[in-house]
Amino acid sequence: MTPSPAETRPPARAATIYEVARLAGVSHQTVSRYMADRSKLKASTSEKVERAMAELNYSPNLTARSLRTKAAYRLLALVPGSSPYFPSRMLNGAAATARKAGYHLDVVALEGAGPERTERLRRILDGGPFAGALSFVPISGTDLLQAQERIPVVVAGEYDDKMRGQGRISDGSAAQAIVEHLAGLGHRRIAHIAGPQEWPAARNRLAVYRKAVHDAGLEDGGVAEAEWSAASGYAAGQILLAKPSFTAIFAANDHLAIGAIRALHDHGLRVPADISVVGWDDHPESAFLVPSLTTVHMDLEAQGSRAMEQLLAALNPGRAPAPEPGPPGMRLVLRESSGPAPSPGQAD
Amino acid sequence: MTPSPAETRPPARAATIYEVARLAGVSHQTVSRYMADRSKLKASTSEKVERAMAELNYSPNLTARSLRTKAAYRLLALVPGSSPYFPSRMLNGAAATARKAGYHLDVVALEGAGPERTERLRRILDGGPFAGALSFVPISGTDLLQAQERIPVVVAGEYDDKMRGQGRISDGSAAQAIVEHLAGLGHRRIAHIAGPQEWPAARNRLAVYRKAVHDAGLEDGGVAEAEWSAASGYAAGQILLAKPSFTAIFAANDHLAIGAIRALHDHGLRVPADISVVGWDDHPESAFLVPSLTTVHMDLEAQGSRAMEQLLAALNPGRAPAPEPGPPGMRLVLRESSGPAPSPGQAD
DNA sequence: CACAATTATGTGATCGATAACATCGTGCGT
DNA sequence: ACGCACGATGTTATCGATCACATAATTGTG
Repeated sequence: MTPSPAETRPPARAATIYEVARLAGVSHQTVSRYMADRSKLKASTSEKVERAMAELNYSPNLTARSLRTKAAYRLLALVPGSSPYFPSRMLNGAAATARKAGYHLDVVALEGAGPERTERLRRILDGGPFAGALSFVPISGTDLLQAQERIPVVVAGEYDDKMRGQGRISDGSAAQAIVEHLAGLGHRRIAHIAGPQEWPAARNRLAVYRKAVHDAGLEDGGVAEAEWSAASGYAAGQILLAKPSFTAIFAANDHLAIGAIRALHDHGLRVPADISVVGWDDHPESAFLVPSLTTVHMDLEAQGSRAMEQLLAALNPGRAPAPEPGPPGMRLVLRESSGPAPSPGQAD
Repeated sequence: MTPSPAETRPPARAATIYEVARLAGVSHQTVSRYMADRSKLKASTSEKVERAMAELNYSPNLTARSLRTKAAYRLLALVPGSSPYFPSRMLNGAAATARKAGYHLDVVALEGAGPERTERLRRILDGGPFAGALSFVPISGTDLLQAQERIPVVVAGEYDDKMRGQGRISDGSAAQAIVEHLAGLGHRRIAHIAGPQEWPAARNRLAVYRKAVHDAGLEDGGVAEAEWSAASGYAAGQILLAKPSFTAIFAANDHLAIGAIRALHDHGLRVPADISVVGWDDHPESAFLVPSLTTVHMDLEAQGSRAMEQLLAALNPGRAPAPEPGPPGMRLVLRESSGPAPSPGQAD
């Protein structure tokens, strides 16, 4: 992909509110009022303004408005800089909700670690003004406090400190469904490849897995922690296979599951005949792998939208969050990679 | 991922240049000069200003600056709204280059088609001011012209109109390497699953594939066009398999290749024993599939950075583009999915 | 020492849109 | 007929940082 030289024609100078006012034969304040609430204008005045704006292809200078009103029209979404891909649909959901509330959503990657990360975050915020920020990446406590001195920040996926009465621990509940599904297939030991524990999603999946295993009276299948990648899933699979006492693996996301399947393959193990594998995320291509992957489907757009609703609620304490859109937006999708536990003779 | 309620402490009011000036005991213009070029200040004055700024944790209000200078400090990157993943690494490359040039890069998804897409683009641009835009998605001619009436726009991946002397048709050349690799393995008919042809990347890969097949004197293996997804690759694989006259498939990206491998599997065909498959993009998980995928590795960060250099060159006609960072950033990575063509008896 | 040039700093205006305050016209009630 | 209230519109000030012009201080030269 070699980009083309742009046509370097100088852009047209944007029309100002004074030019619209002159053309319409009204004051600039009337034009401003038209934009704010046209019902407050006489119909004839309103038409004159509308025509002048159309003729000049006028759009308001939002920085000027922002400066005067001290209200920012942009929201910030922070995404991981280090992972190769981030699900667009989650961002699309967040962006659509932001747009409905009248905001523009700007997506910026937050990279680095330690002081470098702190500085990077500061510089991102300097590029404001932002009305608020929605972070899809973990933010350390001190970074979060510093950011919140400037603007409201919501870290998607974090729970409030009380952890109680949260009927909506939706993120973990599907891990229970996984454990129950595998137990129903006869699996007594289920290993877990967990994501990096600074991520709430990884922590919550691990916590619910542990509880579900305990509640179902299953034996310890082992846990290995990994980064969010197939390579890391492969390495974790190798670690787990050093003690192959499990007949199923629950991987914290689909990429981890891909890596685990590869590790099993390299050990001459068949999926799911010898060991079942379950992922999370239901990437579009997961249905087409060989074997196709049993996984947790998330309505990513709804998740993104819900996260944005929380930020909007924080921006406007009087604003009622939009009603929950229905079911939790997660379901276990059964495919080829999970099947009955092998009989004891076959496991050896 | 249920987001947490934000701590709703009201953000501190940002310090203004007048407050810094008063604290430092100088005029506001001296503070401005300090920021513009501190060498023009006496050392003692410079120190006073620096101390006051640090004490007040001052950062300039960029919208006020932008309004006065009429120079935008933000660049826009347009990414696809419809594809499942957000191309983080390419954007990281672009963002780092933008940052070095003193710009903030805001990433926005461009969705929709036809008039809806045009309107969406207009609204995105209304959220400016942007100094320029770098698009990683196709933009129709009229949309592009309209955007360029406002700001310089570079569409990554498009070639200039002359298409000549472009020694750097780097995007297509790897398709030649693929065809040569497969021909070297004895494949006489190589099918191609092409991406959507409004994308320059898809067009270019198809064009170079055709030329390379012709130059190598190979027979027609068939072409099927698809969207950028595994599902679409699966469907295209089915179409190609209605006339199974090929022994290899070159898929325009890795997701297409995954779908194709699945289609072959469902037809009882083995990869690569019966049919070889080659992808493009080298997603990190591609090395861990079963079979691991032969694919084209692209240095996505370098590609993004190069695209941004082109936009910066368009913004500043006197600016020399940064030197090319070395090799083209693409190479064919051989893995398990490609192998020798089956002997004629085995192909049936 | 005086004058001119240069360096350093200060005062006021400006950018585009909205907030704040002012003015005009009309309709209604007494 | 007159006064008051309300709707509609206009004039002026403001937001924060830089531009433009003005003033003060210092340095160099004859």
